[in-house]
Formats: sequence, structure tokens, C-alpha cells
Amino acid sequence: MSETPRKILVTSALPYVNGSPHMGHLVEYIQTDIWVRFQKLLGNDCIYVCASDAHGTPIMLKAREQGITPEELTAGYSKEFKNDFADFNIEFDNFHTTHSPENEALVAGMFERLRETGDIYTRTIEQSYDEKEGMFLPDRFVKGTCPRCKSEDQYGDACEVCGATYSPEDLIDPVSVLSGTTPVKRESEHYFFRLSEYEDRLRDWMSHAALDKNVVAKLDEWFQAGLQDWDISRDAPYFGFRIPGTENKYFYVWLDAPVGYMASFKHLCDRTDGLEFDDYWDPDSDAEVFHFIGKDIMYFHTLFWPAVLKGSGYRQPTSVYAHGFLTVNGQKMSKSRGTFIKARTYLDNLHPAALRYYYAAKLGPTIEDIDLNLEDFVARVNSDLIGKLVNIASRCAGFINKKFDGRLTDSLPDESLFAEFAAASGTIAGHYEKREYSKAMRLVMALADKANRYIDEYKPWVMAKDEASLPDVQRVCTQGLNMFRSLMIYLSPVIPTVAEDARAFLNEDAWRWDDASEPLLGSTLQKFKPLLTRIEADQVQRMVEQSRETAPVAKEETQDDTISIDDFMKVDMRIAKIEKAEPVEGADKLLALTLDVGDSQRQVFAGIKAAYAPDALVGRHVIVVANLAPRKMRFGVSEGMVLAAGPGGEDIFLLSPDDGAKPGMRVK
RNA sequence: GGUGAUGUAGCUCAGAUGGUCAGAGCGGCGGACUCAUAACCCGCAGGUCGGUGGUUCAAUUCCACCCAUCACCA
Repeated sequence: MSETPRKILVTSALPYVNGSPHMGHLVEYIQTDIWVRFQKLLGNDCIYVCASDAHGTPIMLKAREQGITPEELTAGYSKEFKNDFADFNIEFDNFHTTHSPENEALVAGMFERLRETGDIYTRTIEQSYDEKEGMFLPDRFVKGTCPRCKSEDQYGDACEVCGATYSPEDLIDPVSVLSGTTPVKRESEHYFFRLSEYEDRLRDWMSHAALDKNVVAKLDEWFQAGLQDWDISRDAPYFGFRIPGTENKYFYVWLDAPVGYMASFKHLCDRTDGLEFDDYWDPDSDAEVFHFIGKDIMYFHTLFWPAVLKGSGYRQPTSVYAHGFLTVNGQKMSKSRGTFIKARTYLDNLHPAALRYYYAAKLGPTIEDIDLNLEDFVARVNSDLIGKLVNIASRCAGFINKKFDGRLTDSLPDESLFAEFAAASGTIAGHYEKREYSKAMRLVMALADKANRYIDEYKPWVMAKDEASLPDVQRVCTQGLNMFRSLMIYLSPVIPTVAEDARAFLNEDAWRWDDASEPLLGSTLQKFKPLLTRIEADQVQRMVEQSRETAPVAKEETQDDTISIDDFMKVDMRIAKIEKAEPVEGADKLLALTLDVGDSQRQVFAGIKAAYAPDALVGRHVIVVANLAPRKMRFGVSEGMVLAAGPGGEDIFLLSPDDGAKPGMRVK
């Protein structure tokens, strides 16, 4: 590594500080921290910044609910995040907040530039409005009864019980969460960003951003659908930055959040000699900028963000690295199952290195979800970290310290074996660089197996019984400890504190990546202390118990496959007459049907294009599920489902009533 | 519904331009050892590679459809 160090700026997504950090958050910060530590170990100039995402309606309202200011609320959670991150050995160079003067200045500046270039315009839109509170309501702040499953107290965008998605006006008896009154529709002028004009520039960015193929696939999908302009303003009251030149308009939180990356970096520059903001953010900067994010916020980071940066005269990200979500025991995290585990609850029971290693052992560069299987977690960490890795040092240290005053020999008995460990350096570094952590971990553990086999082959405990072969004991253990040392250096980005302790035991000052390829000889060791202890199953058990919020309510689930007549009657099936049928542009299988259901007309999308010609359908009577929750699709809203049988494709057969049935009649 | 991803041994995951590509680790079983945090070492374990069709001399690997899970639909 003799070339000039790379200048790299790395970010993790800014945590939204309206709650405590949990195991899901940690996937991203651990993934990023490993990468940053690896770069630093190589000798690169790598800077890792983050910040609290502190704006938006949820924070404003939660603060109001608790009777404190948003600043107080976010300061509290920010502190939690900072402390928990620190205790998980996640080492930021700076952790700031989006509610900062640096961010406000940057956002205002970017907005000005975008306005000058004509990328900002205004348009009047209609939204739910709470007259009593005097504010517009995001979907999440309208609640009501789910139109599909009739569960009460559901949000305006989706039902948590049955999973239906809809818009606030579809709710039965919609009420404002804030005042309990019925929301009305009201118009307001909003600011828009002309994302639609950016396709070419974004494609250009994509072509050299080295994005993961899954990310590219997603981008292509969005391009195909056509980019829509982006509403970047919100009406007062709102917790955020006021749009310059307006009285009561604020920047939408998602506009200022990514700017928070720059603001945090700016904040660091202002306090650091020789670190220049422009060196990293000028359009012709030779520094690299990487954003680590979750797959759910790709839209913001691969479309809006590069477009806004381009439009306002800054450089764009070198790449955006998206990861998947965390499941626990194969399922979404759940408070009732005790698998919604807060970072702090974990730390109260277990060592951070265990989780860092487990995540590393499962992480790759793709957007696939990773599973924290708690049984596997215990087995894997104990077996790999303690049984294999730490054991190497543990079984050699005793001989060296007791028989040889802690002295290592001046040469290795098996240099070619050590050379294998040294040679792995490049491969492992390549894996880290490409975020193929699981491959790196596998390779390291395969080498650990090899080290244990070596010790087993020479059996120092047997040789130690014979004075004559005592020197061989020292040599074999020196070999063993050197293999251990190289592996610890390779793992130090993953388990930094354990590596620190190992380094102290080996009596060395500091490690660089390349040290792993050179043996440590002739020096004296410190006393050996256990570097890590085994995880006991009851530690995990306790953590789960502490995470279980309420006694699980035993849901009465029907054991067999039958349903009651009541269940059946929930399905409101009606006779409908097809008034109109036409193909849907952009959909291979869909036909858009306009149905007469007696008292009204409705539009339904049906996947029957391959089986029926549109003209042949007009005038036909069919059966439609009338109380299915309306479903918002790319092509419009579908307000029901037409019944048909068959495996699909051309083999689909619509159900029809006998002559005499009239539109609107109920099927029962 | 559309789009994308995923579905391989009990568990967690590798893998191939289609033909020694059916694998690793853990668990399990048997054996050996006692230096080591009951760690380590040796051996064994037979999963129709989600399902159904198709292409092919040959498919788990290609295609179509279906099912399940996850995500996005701004």
C-alpha cells in the first residue's frame, strides 16, 4: 500500500430520532463501521460522518404529546443513539444533527441555486386538513377503520392488521389523530423539484457509480415508470427549516436530511485544521463519497439526492451501498415475541463483538435481508470466535508464558504455513473492499481451523514432557501465536476491542493491515487474559425476556381450514356488468374494467388480458368482490376483484351468473 | 396488481458459461486427545437444490408458469 492514500468520505443513513436504536439499526452502522475501520487500517484517509435526522411531522407531534420542544425530544434520543453507537464500537468522526446552522445554510444555498436554474416551481395541491388544529395531515395522521378488514384505529396509508394499502379518504370514519375531528380537503401551494428533467443526468451518474446490480435494476424500473417531480415543501406548523422568502412554508424533511451528510462534514471541517469542505464536495473533487443506506430509502438516495446535488452544483456520490433488513428468528422484529431488541438491551446482556461478528458473518454487498437467528447466533459466535479463534492463543499462551518467560522464538518453524496466512491478506482485503464480509469471515475461519490442526499435529503438550523437545514447544507455539495474530489483524475491523486486547497481549503498539503479513518474532508477551467468553443461552433468553413488552395475547386461530358462515358473509360479492374494458398501458396482463354494480360504477383491474379480448367482455355479467379494500396501483386505483378460475395466462375463466341476475345483486 | 430480490441438508449459508456442482460451518452420531474458555483433532451423516411444465443428448444451474417470503409503487 505505497500509493497515495485515498480520500474517502463515508456516511450511514441518518437515524430518525423519535425512538431508541434497535438491532435493525445496527446492521447498517456495523456494516459501515467495519468498512471504515478497514479503510483506515489500510492507511487511507477515511472519514465517517453521521447525524440525527431531527425534522418532520412525527417528531413535532411526539414532542407536543410529551409537552416538550422538538429540540428537547431529539436531543434526548440523539444522545441515546450516540451512546449506543459508541458502546457498539461504532466510531464516527463526527455525529451532528440536521437541525443545525450548517445544515440550514447549505439547504438554503442549494434551494437558491435550484431556483435560479428553474428546477423549482410551485403548484397548488389538495390535502387532508385538520380544521381544529389548523394543520395539514400526513397520511399517518389520519386514522379510521380499515375499509378491507374493518379493523379499527388504522393509519391513513395502510392497515397494520390486514396489510391493505389505501389513502386517507378510503378509511371508514376517518379522524385526525390530533384533534379527533373529521379531516376536510383543502388546497395549498407547494414547491416542487423538477426531477422529471433529470433522467439523462441520473443515467449518466448511474453509469459510473458502480452500483449493485439490484440497485440498478430498481433504478431502471423507476426510469421506466417515468420520473415524477418531487414535492419538497410542507405547510406550517412543521418542524424544519422555513423556505426563504415564505411566511409559512417549510422544507420537507427528506430534502434536508441528506444535506445533513454535508452539514455534519462541514461541522467537522470547521473544527479540523487542513480539512476542507470543498475538497470533498466540489464537482471536480477527487475524493470518494459513499453512502451506506437501507434498501427502503434507495429512491431518495439514488434519484433525488444525486439530482439535487447535480442541480445545485455539487459533486455526486461515488456510489450508494444499499443493504437489506434484519429479521429475527426468520420473522420481522416483534415486540410481543421479544425480538424487537433495543441496542441497549443487547448491551446489558451481551458483548458487542459477538453481534458485530455475527452480522459480518452474514453480510454481503446485496440488498438481501439478513436473519439474526438467536440459536445460531450463540452457536456461531461460540464456535468461531471462542472455540476456533481465541482458542489458538489460549492454547499457546500457557506454554510460552510458563516455560519461556513469555518469549517468542526468533524464527518460525514453518514459514510456508505462515506464508499462506500472509497471502490471504489480498483476498480478504478484496472481500472487505467489496463488502463481502461473509466471505472474508469464512476465509478467516478456514485459516483458524488450519492453525488448530497445526497445533494438534505437533502436540506441544506431549513435547513439553520431554526436556529435549522443549525448544520445539516454543517454536510451535510461536508459530501458533503468529497465525492467531494475523487473523486478529484481519478481524480487527469487525471486532476492534477484542483485537485491541489481543494486540496488548502480544505487546505491540499499533497494527496496520500489512502487519499481518510479517511475523512477530523474538519479543515478549504480556500475560494472557481471556479475550472473550462464551455466550450462555440464558443471556440471550434474558435479553428476549427484557424485550418482551406485553404478555403475548394468545390469538384464537382457527386450527382447521374451515371458516364460519360469519366469515363468509364478510365477503360482499355482487353481480356486475362490464361497461367498458380496455388494455392498460404498461401492464402485460391487466385489463381495466369499468363495472356497473347497480348503484354505482367502479374501476377494477383484472389480470385476464391473455385470456379475453376487451371487446368480447363488454356487456358481460361477472361477479365482483365489492368490499375489497381499494388498492392503489401504478395505473390507478382498483376498487374490487372480479372472480375467475384457472391457473393463469390464457387459462383463466370468468365466473358468470345465469340469465336474470342484475347488477348490484348480492351473491350468497 | 406491477416491478425487483429471495426460496439448496435440522440450523445459518456457499456454489456452477447447463455435464465429478450436490458443498461448508454449526447441530447430530461414532472415535481420539487432554495444551486450551467441555475448547481442539479424526470419521460418518444421503438434501428429488420451493412446485409444475418446457428447451436440451444432459437442468438444481436456461425459459415459462405457479407457490411462499421481503421490499418498493415516489
